[in-house]
Amino acid sequence: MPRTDRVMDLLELLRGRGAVGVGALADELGVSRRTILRDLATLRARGLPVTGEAGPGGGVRLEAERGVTAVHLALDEVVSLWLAARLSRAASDLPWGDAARRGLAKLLASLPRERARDLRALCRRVVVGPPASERVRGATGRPPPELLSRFEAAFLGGRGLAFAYVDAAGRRSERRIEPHGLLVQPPAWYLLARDLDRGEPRTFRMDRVSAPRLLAEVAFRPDPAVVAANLPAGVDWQPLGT
Amino acid sequence: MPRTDRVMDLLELLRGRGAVGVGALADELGVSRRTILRDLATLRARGLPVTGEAGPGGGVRLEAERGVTAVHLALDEVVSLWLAARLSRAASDLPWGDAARRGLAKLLASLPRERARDLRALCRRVVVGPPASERVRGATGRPPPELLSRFEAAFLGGRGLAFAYVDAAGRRSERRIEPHGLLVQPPAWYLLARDLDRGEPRTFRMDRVSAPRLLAEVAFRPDPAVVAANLPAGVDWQPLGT
DNA sequence: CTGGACAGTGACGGAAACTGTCACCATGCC
DNA sequence: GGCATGGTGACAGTTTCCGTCACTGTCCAG
Repeated sequence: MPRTDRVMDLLELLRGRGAVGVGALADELGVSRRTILRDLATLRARGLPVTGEAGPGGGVRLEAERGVTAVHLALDEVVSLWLAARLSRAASDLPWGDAARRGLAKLLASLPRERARDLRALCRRVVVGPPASERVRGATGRPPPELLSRFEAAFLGGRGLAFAYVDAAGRRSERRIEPHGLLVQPPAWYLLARDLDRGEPRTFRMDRVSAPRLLAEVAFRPDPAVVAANLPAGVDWQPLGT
Repeated sequence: MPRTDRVMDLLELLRGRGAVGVGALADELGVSRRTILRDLATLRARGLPVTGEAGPGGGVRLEAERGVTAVHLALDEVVSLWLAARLSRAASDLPWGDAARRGLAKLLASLPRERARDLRALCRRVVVGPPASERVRGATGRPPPELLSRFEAAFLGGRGLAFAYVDAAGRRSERRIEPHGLLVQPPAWYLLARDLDRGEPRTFRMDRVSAPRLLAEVAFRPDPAVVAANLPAGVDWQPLGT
């Protein structure tokens, strides 16, 4: 992970957490103790009130911050949490995951109304399948974040999306699509779409997509039927959203 | 200037300023236009709503941060979400649950400082076991909410707890305990405690507890050793909190 | 409908920053 | 004293980063 990302993650970890050991942070971020200390120095240099205490029970902490900073949740974070809650519910057949769902509901309720509405609209078009039985080759488990945010913008704005795609055989092609939904089948994410050039439903594995861009000139209305048409029959697919 | 600092500066510049030209940002930060574009890509990849408009009068801007500001989460909600994130991470061996974990970290970051501290202190005394192999008879999967909040108050305030208990054989008794921790073994939750009358560690299934009340006159210091003493040996128990 | 202003992308080689390791000091608690 | 923890300095190998350049796409004005 690039240093910049790590330092920003570190800041988020420190926010709202009390004293944490440098070693724990190092493990959590997958980097050496020394590096964490350097990162902390960077934050201090920016004027953030990071203090440390030596001795057993010590640790570093972020003192009270001036001002209120809003936390921005990305689409994949919401989807993953939601999914996690459901997984854990399924895992132990009883109403175990209910508390997790309640927590999420509160989370959604705390968002500004528009953002919550958007997220709900998105989640209604997210379909969750059973984890892939075979290991999906090369799937990383997280779709490229900027592709997700493009998808978000395209879906919510009702605009087309264009991107470069490399299929399973390694052939590169340029695609123009209407994005109608997402399929999450751990560890891979798929785009459920209508191919504008071929005029038929298509599924694209998100980690094979690159250079996505909005097609301002293409307008469409998201259609659940396209999502359904992209799903193979006979499998227990479930919609994520309510 | 190191990239990390520049990116954080850039974010601060974008906050509280409307549309700015990439060229202007480049001058301001003493770096090339291309580099600014890369930095913007980094911010987008973190899920920040950075948008750009082409044409004269265009520029990039940070959309109003539509984020979480404050949520009140109950202990079981946090525990469940945390657990869910971990489960889903374990379920599909690779970084799948990372997004969930990040989301959760942000969520915790949005909590008021004291509440977050308390929740962390509590989570450090929550132990997660493997799901019960046999169906636990009558366990509902969620402990009585008012018992949880009493537990919270008692643990954080270092006070004793009294309640009525019905054991597996159906015998009713009145108990006075020091609450030292929780054991979560889906679908059941257990109280890990020291029994004040018997003077030894005891485990109580939470759905068999009723009429809990604080014992203002009993003060104690939460002790990890009592938690450990309540766990059967040879099982893979894991602490929830870090 | 043309030119210009501006966002955004891809590629590449030299330069700079970053990282892990190791040794060591300081501090607080038992 | 012994131990756990935060904090610093130095160094070499490696990774990342950066400016440059060429190009595409979009929007607006004239």
